[in-house]
Amino acid sequence: MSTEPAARPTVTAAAPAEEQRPEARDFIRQIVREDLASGKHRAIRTRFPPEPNGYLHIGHAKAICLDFGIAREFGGWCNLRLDDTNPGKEDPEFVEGIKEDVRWLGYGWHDLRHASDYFEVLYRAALKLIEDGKAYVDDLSPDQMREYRGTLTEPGRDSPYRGRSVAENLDLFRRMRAGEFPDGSKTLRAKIDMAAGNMNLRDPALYRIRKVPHQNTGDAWPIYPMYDFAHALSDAIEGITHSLCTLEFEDHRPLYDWCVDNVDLAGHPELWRPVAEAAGLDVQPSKPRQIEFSRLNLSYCITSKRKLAELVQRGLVDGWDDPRMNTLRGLRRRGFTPGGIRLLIERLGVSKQNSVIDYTLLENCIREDLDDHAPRRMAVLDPLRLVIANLPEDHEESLAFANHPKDEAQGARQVPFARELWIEREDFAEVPPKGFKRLVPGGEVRLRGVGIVKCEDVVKDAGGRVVELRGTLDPASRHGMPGADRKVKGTIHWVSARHAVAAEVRLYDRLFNVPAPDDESDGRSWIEHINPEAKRVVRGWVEPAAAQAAPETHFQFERLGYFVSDRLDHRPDAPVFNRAVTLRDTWAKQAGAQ
RNA sequence: UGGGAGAUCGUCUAACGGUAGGACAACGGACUCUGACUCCGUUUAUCUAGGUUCGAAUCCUAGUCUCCCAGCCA
Repeated sequence: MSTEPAARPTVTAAAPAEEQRPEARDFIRQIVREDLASGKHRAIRTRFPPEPNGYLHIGHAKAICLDFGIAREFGGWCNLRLDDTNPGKEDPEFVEGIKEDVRWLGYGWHDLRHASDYFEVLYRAALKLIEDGKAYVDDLSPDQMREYRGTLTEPGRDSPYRGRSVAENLDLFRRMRAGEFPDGSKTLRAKIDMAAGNMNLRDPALYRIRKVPHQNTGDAWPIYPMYDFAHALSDAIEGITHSLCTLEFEDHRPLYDWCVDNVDLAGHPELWRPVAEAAGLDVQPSKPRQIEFSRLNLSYCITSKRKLAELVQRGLVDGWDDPRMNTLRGLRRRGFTPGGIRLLIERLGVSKQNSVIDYTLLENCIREDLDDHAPRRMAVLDPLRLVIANLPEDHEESLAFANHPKDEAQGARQVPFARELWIEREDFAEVPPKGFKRLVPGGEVRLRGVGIVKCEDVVKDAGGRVVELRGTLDPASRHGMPGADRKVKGTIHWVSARHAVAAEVRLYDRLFNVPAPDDESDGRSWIEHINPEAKRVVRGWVEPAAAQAAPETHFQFERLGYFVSDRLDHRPDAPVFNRAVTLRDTWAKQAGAQ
């Protein structure tokens, strides 16, 4: 596939064995395809460059799937690079989390790098820019610098320090590196154009003084490179061919190119060769092309690291991996699957249009993936006792159930059945609404995998609440009997009261009750839109085969939804299940519309 | 007249001067020992106004609307 020429699909003849899934043809893949076809690149190289200052969220999934996915599709590779240029804000805890999340999503990196691996190269590159008269040391304070920068509509003014000699700049920058100056007292700036319409070109800072220990380099550096400088050069150092990023970096591209072109690593091996040799890194500098795409926005979600962190810090959720969080680890714990998330990204496509994806699209992708792969089990979340009166008190049998209705390869399991069952309270109605297909007084319904039961009696407590149903099972309708084919309107699920295992079931819903929690135009803060019902914990009953599952096992609880045994709290003797998503429920929709 | 980007079914997304297509959603139906899944069918779109052209979503002109940029954050 990787050598496929960029030829248009000119073949109009009946193509034999039509590809199952049409090849993705978004604008980025078109560029990649053309670059490969034209020989501009022999192989493509990408990178995923998160800053380790938080955990990855659903928005990052798009970047990950694109960076790693495209590299994989075209037979290239993708590096995972931690963009650790701002010590103090970053934390090794997040580095481990990011690695874990990327792997979980199904991707592996060619090399694991840190921007800090290149600090020495970056420093030499800065020296070169100074020597070339393209960078200078500035003494302006942050406030002054802002003042000199001008505004969106007015040009900026040159800093009074802009004209320093190369020798003076060199001396000053070396002393910055030596730690002679206090934090914030000086910066190294690119000398570009203070009147540029693009604010990024008004002599952007390249280095700042920050005497803060760094998680990788300790206190080796009192100065740290800025994003634009570090990122562009890191890409070039790693030989990246296509540097994919989101839209807001579009107007950084001229600066990105400026850094790559003016440093010219390929033409100046002295900048990196000694460093590469000392570190044992194979470096072949490239001229990377930055391509921007629109980020993934999901309704009912926030994808701001700051806000996600705030939820955790204020205890509004139970941690970064709370199933209500749209962090990747939150979604994972919730029971969402990598395949479902990848499917979502595939469905979205790639473009440069700002967009907001319906949260239901994510849910449907999860359902689609889980429907194929999750074994079925039975569980009752809101139990109502059903006694089968025509069965002996001690009746007990074990029934074989297929684990998946369409996939025999998933095998079968035994489900215990006895005289007293739990059924779902909402599967019985004394006065059924129109169209109700479940149990009613005197009515019949099929007990999944058992046979047809008729409701003979409704037992109530003093308050008039239904506490028990008594019914009879039609022996001729038992599973496997000739009468089993008899049609009844509905089928309901059940568990044997005696055999079922009590389970903590955590029912999750959307964390926010408005589609755009970030939108504060109505004067209400995003915090006020938190859905207090997003987590409900109930005690339910699950069949033994569900209880016995290992942590993080996905199931469909029939007629209820997709659940996962909690990866941290679940134990076979004290099962804990999280609801990832309900089943699509046309009845609830219909009943709700009435 | 600051710079940059973007406007196509409800939502995403295709088209590269030549039949506005797909996915998801919605709606209707079939099937069903999960009101699930699956299957079939239906509805809905080129920001506006001019122009070029045999032919315009696509090219030109003028507007309109939306998003991003004034960190020593990334």
